[in-house]
Amino acid sequence: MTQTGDLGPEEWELWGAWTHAQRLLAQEIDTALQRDSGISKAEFSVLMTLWRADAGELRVGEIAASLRWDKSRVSHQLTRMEKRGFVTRSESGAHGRRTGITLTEEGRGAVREALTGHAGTLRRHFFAPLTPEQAAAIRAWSEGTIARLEGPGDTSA
Amino acid sequence: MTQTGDLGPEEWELWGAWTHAQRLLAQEIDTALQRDSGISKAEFSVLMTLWRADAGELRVGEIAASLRWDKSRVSHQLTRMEKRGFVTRSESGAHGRRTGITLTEEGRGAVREALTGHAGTLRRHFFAPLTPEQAAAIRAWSEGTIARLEGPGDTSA
DNA sequence: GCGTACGAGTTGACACGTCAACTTTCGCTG
DNA sequence: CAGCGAAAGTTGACGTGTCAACTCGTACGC
Repeated sequence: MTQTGDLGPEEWELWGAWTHAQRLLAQEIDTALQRDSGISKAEFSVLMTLWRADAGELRVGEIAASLRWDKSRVSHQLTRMEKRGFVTRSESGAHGRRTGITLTEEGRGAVREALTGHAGTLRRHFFAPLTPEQAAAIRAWSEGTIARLEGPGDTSA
Repeated sequence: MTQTGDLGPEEWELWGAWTHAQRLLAQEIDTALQRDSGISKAEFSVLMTLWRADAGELRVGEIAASLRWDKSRVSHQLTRMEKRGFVTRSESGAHGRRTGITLTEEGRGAVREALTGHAGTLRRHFFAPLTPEQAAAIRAWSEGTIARLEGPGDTSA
């Protein structure tokens, strides 16, 4: 393994700028969502997932797979959102186990409320300033990164 | 404000891929750092900052400015790192207030230990797979994003 | 000198995310 | 059918990050 080690100053700078930009953007988007719709990015993601899959209910594992989140992360998030009244864990399995996640009315309202505004925020802060070449580069980089880091563990994709 | 709202499926997909890729990369890097050197990204950042500024000690505000972190975040991080024995808050101010953050021997050791490995990880997972065009695009995007989101609030840069 | 306002730093509460340990359920095999 | 092992889900502990409230010291005006 010929790991070259040491990075040049330019590289450290690029790395720093990149991570800084990511953080700023993520924060801007989260703040806007919180301000406009009173929910967080994480909540939005879960709400959207349940919203799209209008089979009415999903299981934890399905949400996790769809968002590519950890099972445990989903469970914790659902606990918080259940407390907020956005979702319910209903009986759906055979016996007594509570599987089956459903949106409450409040949850449905929250997604509807948030969708347009959030899409607008993304457009304004992410898509609009993106030149076509940048978009292409980012797409290529994202796909490559995903393939590289996730491919080995998940050959299905 | 003509906020266009709704994004097309391609856009949602790009957004999803991008955030997913980011998360995977960040996690990979953090895991590697943890495994190889026993410290986290956050710890590494603070250690590096103190390491570079070998005036021997920095103040919370200086670390915050250098990393572009929140003051409070730095303080919490320092509390954790003080507990781990990496830094000390020494008396440096005039009277009794503890300002002045210093690396302990252990802290110095940890940076030295981590530096090469971390640089190697970044090269392997970030720089190596990056084509020149992608690097250029990412640099441009990062700088633009920072200017757009931070510029208005901080005209100094 | 006295008070007051400001800046620096800390702290507590809380949301988020990861890991490891645990429980429960279900499928499979004998 | 009994048992066993994998899959699904939950939970607790902890590190991380943000926000708001607080403490303290210092500088300034009187």
